[in-house]
Amino acid sequence: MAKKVTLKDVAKHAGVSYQTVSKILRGQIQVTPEVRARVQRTVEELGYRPNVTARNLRTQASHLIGYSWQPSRQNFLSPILEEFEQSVVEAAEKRGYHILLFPQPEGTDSSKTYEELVYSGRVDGFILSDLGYDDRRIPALQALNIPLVAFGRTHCDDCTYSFVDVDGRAGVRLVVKHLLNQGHERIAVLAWPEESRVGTDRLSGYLDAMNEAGIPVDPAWVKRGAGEYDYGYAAAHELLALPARQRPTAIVTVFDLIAIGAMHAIDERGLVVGRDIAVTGFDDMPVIVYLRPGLTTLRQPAWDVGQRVIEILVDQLEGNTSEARQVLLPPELIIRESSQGYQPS
Amino acid sequence: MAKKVTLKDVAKHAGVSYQTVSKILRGQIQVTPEVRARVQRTVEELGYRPNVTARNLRTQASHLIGYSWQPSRQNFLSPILEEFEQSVVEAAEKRGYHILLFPQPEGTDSSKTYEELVYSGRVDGFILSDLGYDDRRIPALQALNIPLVAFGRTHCDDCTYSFVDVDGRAGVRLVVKHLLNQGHERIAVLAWPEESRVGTDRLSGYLDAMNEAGIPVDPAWVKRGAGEYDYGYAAAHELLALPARQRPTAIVTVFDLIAIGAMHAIDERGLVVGRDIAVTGFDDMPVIVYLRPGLTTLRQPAWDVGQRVIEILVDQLEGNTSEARQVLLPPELIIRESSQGYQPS
DNA sequence: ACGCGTCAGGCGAACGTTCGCCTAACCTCA
DNA sequence: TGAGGTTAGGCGAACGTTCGCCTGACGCGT
Repeated sequence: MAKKVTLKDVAKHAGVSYQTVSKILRGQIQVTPEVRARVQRTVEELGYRPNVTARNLRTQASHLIGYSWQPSRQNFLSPILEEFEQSVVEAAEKRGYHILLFPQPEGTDSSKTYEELVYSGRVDGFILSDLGYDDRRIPALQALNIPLVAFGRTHCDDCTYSFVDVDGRAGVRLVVKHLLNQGHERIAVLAWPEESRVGTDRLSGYLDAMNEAGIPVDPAWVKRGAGEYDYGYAAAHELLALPARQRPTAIVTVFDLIAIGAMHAIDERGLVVGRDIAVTGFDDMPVIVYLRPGLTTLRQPAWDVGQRVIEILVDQLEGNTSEARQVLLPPELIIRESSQGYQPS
Repeated sequence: MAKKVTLKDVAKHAGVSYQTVSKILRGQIQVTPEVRARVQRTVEELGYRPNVTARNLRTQASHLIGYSWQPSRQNFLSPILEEFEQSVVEAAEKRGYHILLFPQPEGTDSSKTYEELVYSGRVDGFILSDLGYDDRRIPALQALNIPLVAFGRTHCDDCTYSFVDVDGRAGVRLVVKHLLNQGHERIAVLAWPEESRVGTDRLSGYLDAMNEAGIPVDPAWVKRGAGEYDYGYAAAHELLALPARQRPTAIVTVFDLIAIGAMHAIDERGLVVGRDIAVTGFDDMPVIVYLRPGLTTLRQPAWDVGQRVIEILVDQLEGNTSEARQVLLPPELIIRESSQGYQPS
């Protein structure tokens, strides 16, 4: 906090003009080795650090990226966002950017605030996560011509903005094939309502796999409902109440918490998860490691997503490219006990 | 992103000098109502937004606060940090600040980076969390005279820096009293090694409560070890292997994950958590809601901590006060099934 | 009618950079 | 030897604010 050392101080000590110091430090100019060495030494001695605010003012860029996410609806439990956040920060730092937190509480329409943050020069661009089915932030920001990259996508056939998303369809297809390999045939799925882009996407992976295997899907096996734990719990009870021949031997869910609800329901019926009925989740929430039995699930490549998001956004900011880029990353199948040891009875 | 509107633009349209516009907008000057109205109208029409970079340069402050935390050692599972983070962001926003993410990966000694961030004018001050037993960041930052407030504290008898912490001792004391009320007498505790300030603090709450109740503590009941789930699992097995008269009927732990490990161990021995042996945790990690049986634990007032941290830091930054302030907040006892229904046999 | 206080608003400077243009010296080659 | 190119480094300006001082006009009391 001692008084700051500026370019002028360095210049005075080194006997050159301060603009020259600036250029030397950024390698924008050729000077004699002696001068360069003298300047560099002076910089070290005085402990000079460029003032980023002044630089930003001059270059009209803040080198700051706003990260907007929805504070998790209930009790602060966001599956994979923490890993994503860290990845983003790390990647941004490598490219000379920092991340500014900018939560977007559920109801509020703060496109006003976005505009303000960009116009006022606070941030250069935005990262959005937790996209809604038809997120209004996207068109709002696009209209203002504000650079953005999303983690996830809205419901759009050909989106005109950049995003990185996880291929839920491919993921669920993978896990269903895994269940088929274990000998399951009556496989149910617990998905989200049709308004949920994510849920619909994942559900179609289930349908793909069943189709490919040539197994007709009993409509009773396909459930759609809103919620997480409670929904899974209730829906599983319904499935288990089906007549024996119709009752599924495996339940695929589109989210780990739904799976946990289902597991508890199965448990209550005196059945053993894994042996009697397989259950699978989605997300590989950190905590499910501590579940018994372990839950087979699909791990989101949150780290990779973060890296790609920054790559795309920074490229865009620095003008290397401007057209929208879309990336789909495959999740990884993690097999645990909940989908193993099936004994057909 | 259209070309930015500046003070000068507004001034030109309103027919006053740009400095006057600045002063009017900040209420630093008295003008005739007409002029004020004219200026305000022009601001709206043109959509003027003050450029924060320029303001920051002039005022020598960034209005940015760096938030430094340790990326969670394993698989991205940080109990309460998300709530804290949100609270901090919200509180900061209210006071005109934003939060810059600045993770501090485990091994790295980045006090160099801290210095740089402050010297370069990137941030005005720091929030630190995840303090180590004898965190070197504290003295380093203090030596540089960089404003900081910590969430948690290091091992210091009278710390000279500001912090907000949760009173683990009072919390554990509370939960032990609760167990005593349930009729338990042989109560064990799973704590962390002596190097852990947090662990030691919480352990002393246990000792307090036992002392107050006049119950002699069998040394076999007090375990200290490093780790989380695995440690709890192993330590619980050891406790359960004690001779019947000595074997505890309740296990207090200093962390939810330790408790989960212990619950699994109890389960494996064919005992029922709650009825046969009580177990308690600490933190109220969001996910334990989905545990069966529910885990009695102590909820950290992470939200309040965040609010206080910002309050203290901003006061400090704005010079209202400079001496170190220390705040200790009590955790809240959350009673669930794991500590109820005890049947003395 | 004159001096003085008050008030509205102007003006220059500064914050610490970066950028582009300029210049003087030196080098090169015919 | 002199024209033209190259090179090291200087210099003024600008980015968009905020701050402190200044000024001119008006009102008021004597």
